[in-house]
Amino acid sequence: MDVPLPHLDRPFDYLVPEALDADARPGVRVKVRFAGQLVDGWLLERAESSEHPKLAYLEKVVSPVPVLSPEVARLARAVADRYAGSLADVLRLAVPPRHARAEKAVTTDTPPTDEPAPGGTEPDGSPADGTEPDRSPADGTAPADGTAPGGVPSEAADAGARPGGRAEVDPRGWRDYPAGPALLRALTDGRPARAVWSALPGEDWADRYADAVAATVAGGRGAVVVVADARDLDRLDAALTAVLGAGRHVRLAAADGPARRYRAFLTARTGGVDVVIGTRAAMFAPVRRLGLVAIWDDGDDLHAEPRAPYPHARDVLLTRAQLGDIAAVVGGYARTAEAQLLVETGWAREVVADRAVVRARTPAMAPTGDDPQLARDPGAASARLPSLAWTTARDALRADLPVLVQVPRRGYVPSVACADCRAPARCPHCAGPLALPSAQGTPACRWCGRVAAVYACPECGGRRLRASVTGARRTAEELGRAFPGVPVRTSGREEVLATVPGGAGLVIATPGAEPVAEGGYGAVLLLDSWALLTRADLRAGEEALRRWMAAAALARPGTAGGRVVVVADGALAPVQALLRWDSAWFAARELAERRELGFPPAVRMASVTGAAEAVADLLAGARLPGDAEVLGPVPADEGRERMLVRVPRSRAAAMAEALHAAAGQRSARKAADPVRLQVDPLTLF
DNA sequence: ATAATAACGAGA
DNA sequence: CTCGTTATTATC
Repeated sequence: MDVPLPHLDRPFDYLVPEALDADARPGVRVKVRFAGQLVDGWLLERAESSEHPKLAYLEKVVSPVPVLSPEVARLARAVADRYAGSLADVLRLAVPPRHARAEKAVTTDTPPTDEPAPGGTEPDGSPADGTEPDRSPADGTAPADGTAPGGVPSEAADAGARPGGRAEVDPRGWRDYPAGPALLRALTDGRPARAVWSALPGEDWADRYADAVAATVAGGRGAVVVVADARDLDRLDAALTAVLGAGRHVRLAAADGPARRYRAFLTARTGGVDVVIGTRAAMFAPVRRLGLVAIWDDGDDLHAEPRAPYPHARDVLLTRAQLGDIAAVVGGYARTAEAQLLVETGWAREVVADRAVVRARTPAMAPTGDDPQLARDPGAASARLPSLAWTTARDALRADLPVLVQVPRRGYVPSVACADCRAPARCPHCAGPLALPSAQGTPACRWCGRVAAVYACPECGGRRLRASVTGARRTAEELGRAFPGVPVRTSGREEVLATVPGGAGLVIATPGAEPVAEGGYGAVLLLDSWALLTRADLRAGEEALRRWMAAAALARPGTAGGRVVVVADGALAPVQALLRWDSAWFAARELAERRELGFPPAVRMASVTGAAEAVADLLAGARLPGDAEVLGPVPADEGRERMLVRVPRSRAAAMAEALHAAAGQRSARKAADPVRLQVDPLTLF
């Protein structure tokens, strides 16, 4: 039933009139009379009989196309359960709005098929929690054919026979990673390998993913790959076209417009292609004989769906892999704490290069040291450029190589800091971060809202504050003056460049918008880094490292003259991880810290946001597991408040169920003020 | 939203 | 005990 009310989150039985019998197949959209009115719904299954005494008739089959495949239906239910949400909410995300013209174009011949994916498709009798991707591999789904934990075959195990007659995919692109070629073979053999891949700097990740998809297709299975934004999608699209040829895959992205999106969706659903790539809209894409799900850069917050029940693409894909004996690859230059958990629990295996290879590929990196006072070089017209950064850029430009300068987006870090010692300014009352609501405003606390009219730095006594970040445009102007005669390009919010030519030139980019340079950058400067690190966020360190690595990955190797300068204290852990190109180390550290503090992903958390009474009412009615902790309240925006519920991971399903049920009780008695439930919200404070 | 159903209390 | 009214609950 396509109503979002949590207390109606269950199937309802209807009679199928004779006239609709042929069209009324599982997976079609239907209209039914419900509580007196016509509502949309999904036909989930046909049955001979019903427990219900008096049934109404199905009113209409909206379209005979069974857009909801059994696999996706099951996935959607699992995702709804995980996120304390309703099936209807998830299906809204999973199946794009119908577009009649596109439907007519696609469904002229090929009818959809519902053959199950090879391998065990039953959830193997696991408890209700069985879809948790982070459970140990001892859940019965791990293959037993000499495969190592995590499903990636060991070098010894895969030396044996190949199934004859299969097209081999060239594994050379993956040879820098000892477990790489074995991963590709597992994909071709249809084994559910699970990998956490840490890409080398300079790696063409899109080509590697194209290899992995091709290996899967060579084994007769399909693939779904999710990336964060349109630029990454274009890159992957091109790489796949090069490897598979045109017409073997579709792209699925909300940004492509409703008609194209629905067309791509239907092409996949009807078996026209076996490979779907896209942004998070593609995470539910129906693919025949799905054999691989993959995500690139899972730390990018664009992977978090902003609509209820707020599922994260990584978790949806992992759930999908778990439910269907499907291989999974979680890749990025930087590793998230969530990916690290997969490795540490043995659910997935890491695919990383040896240290020697890492050293050979990494650009020469240097921190500018602890002094943020920005030593003024006589040649640098800009007070923002420390001298090391300036000389590094100058040398690269002299060698006729491009220089990338990464600058945090304006407004991304709205916090303020002491103008003298740069210590982040904190609220005198609650120690929350101070922020400037507008350029000329008075700083106010983001947590308690108090205005900090008079401020004295607890570190140095300074009374002046400065905004922590300058925008890309101003930086571009300043740098243009610092290097007269050098072409300056900017890539950011309004205009994102995909590539830049190889010669001398300055490229100012905000994180995520860094263009790829032909031949690689001679120098990459990471400015204002300390501002990223002092952000009042649980993920500040992880996020800073992710952004730095994404930019540094575009530099040439040190052996080819590539250099990276990060304007930060070299003793800080994220900076250390960058210098050594070791995000696995940082992720392990991060995860250990989250365990200690009791933060996700070490535990499962849910946030309950709404008017104070509504939040209290919901929590009072929730039969939470005994070991659940309730924290808060934390003030949220618009006078609402936010409570956090924390449980061990083993209680995650019980917590979600309890919260969903409590929301159901509230909606059943028509409680007016809405409460927002979020499981593992991206930001906690 | 609306109808059924249960709960409740006043008057016979 | 019955009827009328109101709160509660289910909605195929």
